[in-house]
Amino acid sequence: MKVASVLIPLPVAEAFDYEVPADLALERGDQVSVPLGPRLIRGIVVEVRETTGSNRRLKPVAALVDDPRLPPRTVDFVEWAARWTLSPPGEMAAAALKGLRAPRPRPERRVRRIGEREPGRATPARTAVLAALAETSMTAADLTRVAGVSAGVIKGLVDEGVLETVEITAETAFAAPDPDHAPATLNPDQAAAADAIAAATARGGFEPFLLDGVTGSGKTEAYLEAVARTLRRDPAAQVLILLPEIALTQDLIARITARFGAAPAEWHSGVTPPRRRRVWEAVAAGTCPIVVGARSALFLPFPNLKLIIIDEEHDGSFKQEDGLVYHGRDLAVARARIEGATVVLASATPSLETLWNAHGGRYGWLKLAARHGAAVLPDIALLDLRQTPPDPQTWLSQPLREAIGETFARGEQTLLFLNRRGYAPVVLCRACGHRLTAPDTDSWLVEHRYTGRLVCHLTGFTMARPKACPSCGAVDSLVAVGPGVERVEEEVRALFPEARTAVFSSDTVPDAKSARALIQSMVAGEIDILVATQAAAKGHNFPNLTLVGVVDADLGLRGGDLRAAERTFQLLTQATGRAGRADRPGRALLQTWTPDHPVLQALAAGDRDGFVAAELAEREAASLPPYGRLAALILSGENAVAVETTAQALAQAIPNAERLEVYGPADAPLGLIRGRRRKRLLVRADRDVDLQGFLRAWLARVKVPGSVRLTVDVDPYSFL
DNA sequence: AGCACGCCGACT
DNA sequence: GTCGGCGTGCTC
Repeated sequence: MKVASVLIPLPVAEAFDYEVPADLALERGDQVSVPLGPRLIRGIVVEVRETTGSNRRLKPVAALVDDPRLPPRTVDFVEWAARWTLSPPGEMAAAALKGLRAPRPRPERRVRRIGEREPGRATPARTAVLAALAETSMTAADLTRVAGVSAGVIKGLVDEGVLETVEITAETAFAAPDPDHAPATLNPDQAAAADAIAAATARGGFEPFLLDGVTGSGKTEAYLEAVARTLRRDPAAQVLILLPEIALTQDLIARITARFGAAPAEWHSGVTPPRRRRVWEAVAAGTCPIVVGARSALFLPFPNLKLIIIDEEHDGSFKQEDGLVYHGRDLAVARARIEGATVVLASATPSLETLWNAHGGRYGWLKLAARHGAAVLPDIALLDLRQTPPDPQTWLSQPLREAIGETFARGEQTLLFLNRRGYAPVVLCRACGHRLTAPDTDSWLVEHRYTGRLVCHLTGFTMARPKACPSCGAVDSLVAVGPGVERVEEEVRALFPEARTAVFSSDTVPDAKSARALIQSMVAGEIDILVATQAAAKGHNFPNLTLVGVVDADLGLRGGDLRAAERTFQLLTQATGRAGRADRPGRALLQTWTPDHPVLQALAAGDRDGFVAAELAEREAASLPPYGRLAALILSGENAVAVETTAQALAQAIPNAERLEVYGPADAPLGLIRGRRRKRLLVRADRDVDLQGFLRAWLARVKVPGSVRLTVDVDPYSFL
């Protein structure tokens, strides 16, 4: 008798075994329907073997599902990713089946002409029908609309034998990209990068690259040329381009369509289920050469993946933290290794890990210099707020105000950068000192003046601004503390009443369409001073922008987060990179209370290498990533006692291990969210320690009650 | 994830 | 005396 191990889309630790009926030939990757308790669910076969002992009675596989088999390497990847992230393998497998939610599209009944046959009598209605069907076929319903005739006319022609009805399944193939459709002219750096990448895809085998070039150096053209060469050599090759955010996909799809004369497939959470099914099936069939997608596209069933490109590889959005916890960039590199594919990590501000890999020779390093005529980096100067503090209740120092005034007087644009949404980040009571928070949550309520409400950015809770303090009842005692973008804009309007101002944040610009509209009006010169969060820091070039003011350059450096300095450096580099162009160099002014901070010194000197060397030295001294590895365990639950007890039980059960330490348990930085108490433990290990093995052994010793949720975050990015 | 089993309050 | 609340546990 044969037994199949099947991954079930449930949070269970292992595959379930089923008997294989004698008439069913199963293989790894097959999709099957299996009984689970009283119901049937879909699973993926990972192993078929001849049974040895007969220890327990197995239920039989119910049926082979009529959907394509997952390619073996896709299954390898799913299993590897589950082991790496300590996730239930079946849930990882479910991520690979996300495209199959919608039912298979039903074949359409269409009418078309039979040869050149003419109707016996040619009425105007009949002529219109035949004209509409000259080149194509369509459904009877469409035809009545297009030809403007009644259904009876069509039926008459079918009965007469002039038209016929056929069943057609919607086309699953995507238009083939033409590598020679509209090639870009590359500079020598770009050509060298494209050569190196295309040579790697031609050789085959796993090969990683860092594509390192400032904004405007033409990274996209370079990697699209590598895609073109790869497809020209091997038309069956498949390419995956990952982006950190859905908002960036439309622009890239437009560029790919222009370059290749055919639109790529698009994959992210915003794509409708029927469309997803179509993409999934085309990818599995190998008829879809280019996919542009968000991190979930990593789980598509590519049979012939030759090249993965991770654009904006430093972007924190690649880290998924709800449900499955994984880093899209790291898993993409792993998928490339499993597929034997080339992988390109592209960024103007690469992550420290990636730079470390490039420095160490583990990644090929492709450097692009700024193109002739492209923006030159602006002069960056630090404004020491200890010397020129802003007036009370204002946030722009005198030198920054003057710079804005001069820029405005010249008819040029200013971007004021502050990575804080809303009007004020904290509302407190002057009478009792109480800080307003969302109910059962430790996160402060943020005042939003545009909407007149207080908002919790963590839970989404909103309320009208109360008249009286909810804690002590004092009336009219609540004050807004600190600046958000709305408040800075208010200050700017008071200073420059004749200037046209706007705010760019996820509140004023909730979707891609309104973002494009605001960017358009900025480019068209309809805005003089734009106050923006990080939503505007990347990806856009404003030719008439010559001044970038960073309102609080210290913001990201507080809080002792491992990656605070790195993120601040990246964000400020991107933000200051918005200013200037060749004939009109811009400048960037960074307001800071700590001008001696190494990050700000490196920024002011334009010295990325210096910053990276200093930051890597600090990480090495502390054996932190990339020199060591981290994992976080987060316990949460409504029952605070149960959470505490479980945390203690975990602490008691730590296995002995060398070159590895466990910190905690401690209250998580946000110890209470929506009434759930949160505790965390942090593991640090040397690089060559089997961190996952340690975690597995540890967790096997502790029973976590159902009321407590345990999240394991291997290689954590956020420390909340 | 479903779905059952299992002990303590308001109803015919 | 029963119907039912959702806490706990299992599903090959």
